[in-house]
Amino acid sequence: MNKASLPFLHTFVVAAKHLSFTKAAHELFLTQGAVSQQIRLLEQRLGFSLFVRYHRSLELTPMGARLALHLRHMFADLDGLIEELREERDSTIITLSVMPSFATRWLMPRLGRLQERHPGLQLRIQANDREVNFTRDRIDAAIVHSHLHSGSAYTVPLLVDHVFPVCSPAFAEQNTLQTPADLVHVPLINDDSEWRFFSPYAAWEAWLAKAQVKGVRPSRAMSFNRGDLAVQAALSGQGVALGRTPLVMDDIREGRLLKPFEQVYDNGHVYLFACPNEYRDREPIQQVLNWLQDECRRYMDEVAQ
Amino acid sequence: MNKASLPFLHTFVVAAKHLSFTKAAHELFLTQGAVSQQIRLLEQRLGFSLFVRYHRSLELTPMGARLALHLRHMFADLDGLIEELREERDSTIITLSVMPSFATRWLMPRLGRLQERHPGLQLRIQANDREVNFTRDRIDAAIVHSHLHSGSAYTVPLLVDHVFPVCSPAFAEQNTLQTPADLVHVPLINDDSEWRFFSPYAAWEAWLAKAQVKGVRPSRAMSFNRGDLAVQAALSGQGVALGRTPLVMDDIREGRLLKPFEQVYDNGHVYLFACPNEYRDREPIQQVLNWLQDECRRYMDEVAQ
DNA sequence: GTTTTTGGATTAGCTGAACTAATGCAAGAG
DNA sequence: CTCTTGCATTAGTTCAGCTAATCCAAAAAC
Repeated sequence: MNKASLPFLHTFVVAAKHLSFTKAAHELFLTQGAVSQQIRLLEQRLGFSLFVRYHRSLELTPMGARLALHLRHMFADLDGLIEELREERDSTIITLSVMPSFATRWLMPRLGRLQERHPGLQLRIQANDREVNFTRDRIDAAIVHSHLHSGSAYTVPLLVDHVFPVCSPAFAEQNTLQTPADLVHVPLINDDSEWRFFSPYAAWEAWLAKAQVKGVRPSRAMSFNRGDLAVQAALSGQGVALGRTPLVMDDIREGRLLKPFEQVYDNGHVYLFACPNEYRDREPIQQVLNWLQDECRRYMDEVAQ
Repeated sequence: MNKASLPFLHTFVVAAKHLSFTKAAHELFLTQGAVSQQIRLLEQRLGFSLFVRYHRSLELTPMGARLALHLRHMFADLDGLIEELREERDSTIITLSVMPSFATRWLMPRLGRLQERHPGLQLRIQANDREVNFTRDRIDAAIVHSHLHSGSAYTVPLLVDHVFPVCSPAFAEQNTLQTPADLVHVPLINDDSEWRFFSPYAAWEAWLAKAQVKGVRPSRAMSFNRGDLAVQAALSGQGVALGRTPLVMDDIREGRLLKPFEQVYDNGHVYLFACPNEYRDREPIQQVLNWLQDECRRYMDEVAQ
């Protein structure tokens, strides 16, 4: 169908509602003749008639009735979507997508200072491991690991991420942990959130390889599907976990966790802030980003010290 | 949203597909400037932007992407429906809705002569007891009982319908059936297709009342939910059924059924031919109607004789 | 580093699609 | 029988949306 006749379809819906061209014309601020002409042209273009004309009354043909019904829903849905999109534009709530472990162990403890700085800002944290997709999901911004698959977006690097074993002080006292080779004797705690199916123990395997430790079979480790749970297990003295800096730094500084070895490896992961290019200049987005950058700077200082 | 911008939405879908105004313009046989203007106006009217403009490339905003997806489906559905309606118009197949019992016992035996008269005519019989609704169902015409609830339609009376007991000759021999009062002693066969829930034995009750017979409890009858099954049961000697003229006349003439009593009551039912006003003049509809009227005339003669 | 190409933005001016206004017609109400 | 009502039709008008031409700036080509 010729898309030029689309407005006629709207006229048709109104005329079908009233079963009167005169009333439809009134509703649409047109003359009766205009409506009559539009319907005639529309019928011509569609190739079938929509109304049966009588003396001074109209009746829908079966085809006309079916089309009218379809169009009524179509227009309602369209109006609904547009309304929704407009509300979204006006919304002051920023939805930030974050990995769950990063959310609980790094973001949460720091959120207080964001509220202090911008009391009016409404931030909604959406913690999940799904691939970020700004088109599909109603997300305004995200913190992601390393790369973003979804099209082009505005990204800002926030942190780099180091990996090393951690355990509780109590656990360290009860077990000999002088060199990485001692890991043979102790329970390992694994986080398989990243390579769950392909190679669940990849994290430990990579670290042990870099530390040139042989003979440790990480597959005997207990395994969690979220990084924060693995840290939690280490905190409660269950064994040795592989910690990522941002997830364990606070606990190390407070003495609840310790690093038994010196070996620390950069695993190439970067935490990025990301948002659709278009949202880049929205004020609340800027506020969140600036705050995140300040927190990262503060955090880097703490790590360095 | 202003319905005047509807054609712009189509332009938008094409532009979103190509992520290029120039290519969209080419597809739509417009100039690049026209597309650019349409999108600008559309964004203005919607109140949010659809594309992020770069150097010489475009990107959809999250809102634009969602709108484009919705519109793509919307247009596809609309085109689909219109195509379907066009095919319907071109169709030479006439779908006739009939009550199942009338279809099997009256219409079927006579259809042969319709094919003889109009070998090219394609008739599809839709036998069901649903209320006829030309708008909702893909029906071109119908044979209905007495009245039509669905809006205005073109109707032509075909037959009137009389009601009286019938049984097989064998059954009549084995049972005394001189007056209606003798019905006390024999199995009754009931057809509850019309008043199933409210009053399943209404047909017998009404007939017995008109015949002024007392003391017969029709509720002991065996009951069928279709009129033709009740007749079938009578044919095979199961008992006495209440026959409607068009359903049993052929069998009576052939001697397979007989009327034990003289009492015949008009129950006010009329069989109507009905079709949407608009279809009234379509040639195949006319052919079917004319044939039906001829058959009815022939049938009336047979009944009278 | 300069030139060319490419693709979107913008503008003035044109044009025809769709509107109005006026009239005709025929059915049904009064 | 007359009046009212509501759709059809037509001639004439108007403005929404088009073209065409120009501008601009990034990126590709040289």
